[in-house]
Amino acid sequence: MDGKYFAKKVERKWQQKWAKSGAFQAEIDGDKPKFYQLEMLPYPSGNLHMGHVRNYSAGDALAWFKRLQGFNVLHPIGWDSFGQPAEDAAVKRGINPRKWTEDNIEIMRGQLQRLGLSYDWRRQIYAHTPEYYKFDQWFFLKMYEMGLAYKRMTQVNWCWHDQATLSNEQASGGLCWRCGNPVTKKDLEQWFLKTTAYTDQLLDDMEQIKEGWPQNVLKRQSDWIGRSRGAYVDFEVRSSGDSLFYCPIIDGITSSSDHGKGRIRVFTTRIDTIYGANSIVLAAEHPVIQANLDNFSEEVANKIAVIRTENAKPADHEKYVEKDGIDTGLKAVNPFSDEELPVWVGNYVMMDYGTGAVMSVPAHDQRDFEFATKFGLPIKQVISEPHLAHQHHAMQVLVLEQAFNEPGVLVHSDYWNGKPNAQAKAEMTEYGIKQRFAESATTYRLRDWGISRQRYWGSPIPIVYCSACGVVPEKFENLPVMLPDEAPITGTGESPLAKVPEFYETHCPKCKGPARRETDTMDTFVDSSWYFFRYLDPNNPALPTDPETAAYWMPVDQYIGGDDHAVMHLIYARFWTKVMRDIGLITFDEPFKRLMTQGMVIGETYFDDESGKRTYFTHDAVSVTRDVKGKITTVVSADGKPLKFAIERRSKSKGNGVDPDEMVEIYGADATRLFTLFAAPIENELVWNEAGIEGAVRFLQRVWRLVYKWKDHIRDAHLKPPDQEKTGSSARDLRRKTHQTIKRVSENLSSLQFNTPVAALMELSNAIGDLKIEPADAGTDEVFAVREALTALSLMLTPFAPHTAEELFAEIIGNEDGILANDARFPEFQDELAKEDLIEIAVQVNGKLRSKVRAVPDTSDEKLRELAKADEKVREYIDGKEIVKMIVVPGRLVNIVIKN
RNA sequence: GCUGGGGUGGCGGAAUUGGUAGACGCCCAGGACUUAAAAUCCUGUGCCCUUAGGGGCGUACGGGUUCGAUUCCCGUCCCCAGUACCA
Repeated sequence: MDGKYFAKKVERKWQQKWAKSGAFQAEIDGDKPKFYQLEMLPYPSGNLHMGHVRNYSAGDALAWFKRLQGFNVLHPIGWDSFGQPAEDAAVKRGINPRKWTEDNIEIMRGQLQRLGLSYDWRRQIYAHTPEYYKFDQWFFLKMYEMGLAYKRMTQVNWCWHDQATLSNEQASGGLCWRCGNPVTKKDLEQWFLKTTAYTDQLLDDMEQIKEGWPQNVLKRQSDWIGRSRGAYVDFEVRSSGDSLFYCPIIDGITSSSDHGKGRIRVFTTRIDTIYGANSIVLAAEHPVIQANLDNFSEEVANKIAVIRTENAKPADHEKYVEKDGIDTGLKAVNPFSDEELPVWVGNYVMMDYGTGAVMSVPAHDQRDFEFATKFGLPIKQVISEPHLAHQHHAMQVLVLEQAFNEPGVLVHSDYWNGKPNAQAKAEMTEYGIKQRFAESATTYRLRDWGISRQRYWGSPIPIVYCSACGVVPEKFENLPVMLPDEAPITGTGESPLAKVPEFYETHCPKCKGPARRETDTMDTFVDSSWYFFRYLDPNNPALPTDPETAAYWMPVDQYIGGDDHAVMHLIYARFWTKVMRDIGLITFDEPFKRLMTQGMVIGETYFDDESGKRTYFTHDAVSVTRDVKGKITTVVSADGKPLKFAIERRSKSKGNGVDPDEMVEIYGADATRLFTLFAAPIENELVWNEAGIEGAVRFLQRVWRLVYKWKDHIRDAHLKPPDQEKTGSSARDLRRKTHQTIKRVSENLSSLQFNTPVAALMELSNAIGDLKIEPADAGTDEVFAVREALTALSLMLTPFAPHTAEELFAEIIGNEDGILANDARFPEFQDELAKEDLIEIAVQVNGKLRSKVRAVPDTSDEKLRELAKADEKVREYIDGKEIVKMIVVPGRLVNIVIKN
């Protein structure tokens, strides 16, 4: 290569060299510590976007860093290649989903390769291949055996017009995304995986990973799982008057009777407030309500019908729903007070949480308060601030303006009066259990995972329905249940596989009689729940992964991905790992030791006002004005036209993405990667600004020129470090900067910071550039210092700009085998060399900076005091004043406190 | 509403977790080189006052603790994210 930096040339050269030597292929090596670096695998949508580039650049930086530190690094990549967009393409453009998917993979693999990411390409996995989905099915059968996979009726979003089930996203706002008609609910038989069997483990095992995971992800997961401890309390129910009512068995615990008596079970976390209950409120879907519809008055029945209809509409998150309900006429008895309470139906009680029945305590629950206020129901306070308790008992009316949720003592609660409510909670639960009308209970928000999809492009669920034997799991030896090459995909109605007789017509694995296959496929989140195990052993025909191999590589040391997967994918993957442990494949609980979530890459998109055409302009092409807060107020195009503008998220679904290929073409892969890491902390959102990337290019060019300037003079690897370096010599100064930089870069990378080490490298290169010596005139000390600095710089640059780093390193040492083949290591700093010879000590007077003095490190406090007091500028402030005290912070500052 | 995270120059962002605020980069301005441009290099760049030396003010806002606060405490305002009648 010559003295001018041609990114493309360098990048192509090293990509070829790496591929040829298999530089990043990893195998088990007991002599080295292992490091498993993982990034979330891409969905093959067709094009890489900048979010991918950011994610993979960060992962690659860590992979290189660890490699250079002597770790045996596994860094794989694969394809999450099942999913709906492939079917959409089939519907819209008549392309076969497999062809569409595989073409996309080809394109995106090329893009990844041009970025020069250091993957072990041999380990690629493809979710849509039988070799992979065979083990989706294998796991399903295992879970079926373990009782973790089951089938039941459930409600799904349903569009009558399109005859299609819709995901929650597709039904947002209560309207079908395709035809705009209102969405209803429909009952459908679906397969579920019992994630709820692991609720406590999913919560409690967070303890094991809390050091390495972002706080907010852990929090979101625990909110999502939503453990809530309380009690079930059974209320005896009667019909008023003569009419009978029916009380069916609920969850096997409520007694049934057609003689006007039964029990309704409520769930409460506040049993201590039970004396304040004014009613029992049931969900409209509650079995007791549904069983008695004929017994209610027309008015009640109508209201229930209205509430049910309203509930069936998907919720609009923004809208506050007015409380509504009606008294059913049924009565329930408070087991503590024997008070008879009305039974209402309320629109704010959800059937799918708790028992679908609540005891309404308006004084201590805001929702109950609103309900009671609206319908004029009594509000009785039973928890009081301790100092007001006597007033409550003196029957003074203390009017509440809202529910009282603070801790306090019980009032108007018979025997329990005066007890602190936390204590009462425990004792009252205990009492209820003894009296057999209560039970300790823990409820969860987390539901079982519905995995059935009425889609073609997914793993077939390996189940057979036989008229003689019923539901029969496919045999392990018959796996995989192959997805047929073609199916009529319409995007509507039931599964396309239900229209392929060659697929569904089969024989019962048990009795060999004619039978029908399950025609639903699995949710694609199944594929991504265990793919990181498959990388370890991608060709194993018998098992998803080999237990010994997994024991070596797992758990993943560092996982990186978008925080949009904080809940779904990361809970499923944790669940799957626990199931694998219970199957006996592995022995640990958690798959990902450390997790880092990177922020979105967003772009600023400006609309051409006249044509209305959505066009992306860079900052160079438009002029942008911002208000004080930094928000864009106006955007004017280069020819002076005001434009409509909007800031949009860069994503695959919108046509405004910055094209990584274009960036690589113009600036090179190294500059693109370096800049995505330098521009902002990895966890922040990044607004893509093209002007900034020029800085990254300039930096790489500067380093390049420095190496070419010096390389012929610093080739001698046997130079000895100067033993006694003169303080203040340029060689000493440069060595200090080099070692300080090594320290900073290593520390920053270890704590997953990418922007600050790049800044440190820029400083080091500036320091080398600032040397006033020409190479020909340099003494041996200087030559040594420059050689050390440039070698360290090129090695430390490897994680951010590997191609350039390889080339420069090769130039410095005079051999082209590459950094890894030369067994080069990330430089290590020497404390002694990083130390300053003279440090600047700030001198403050009454906390205000007045001067600075220089001193050698470890100067005694006494000496520093004297230096500070002797300083001319300081004396202007302290002469003639009484010094009250002096504070010395070693190595930092002296503060002189004077009396004014 | 609740929960979590934030608010630092024109912009992205640094700051050893109480110790010299603004590293590094972008933008911008001036200069050198050049016939010219590009590239490169140099200088300046928080705000205000000052001819200069220098001074004052500054980390959303108002208080507090401290010799000293971007950092800790109290209150207010604003932004972002998650979530939603969770009993």
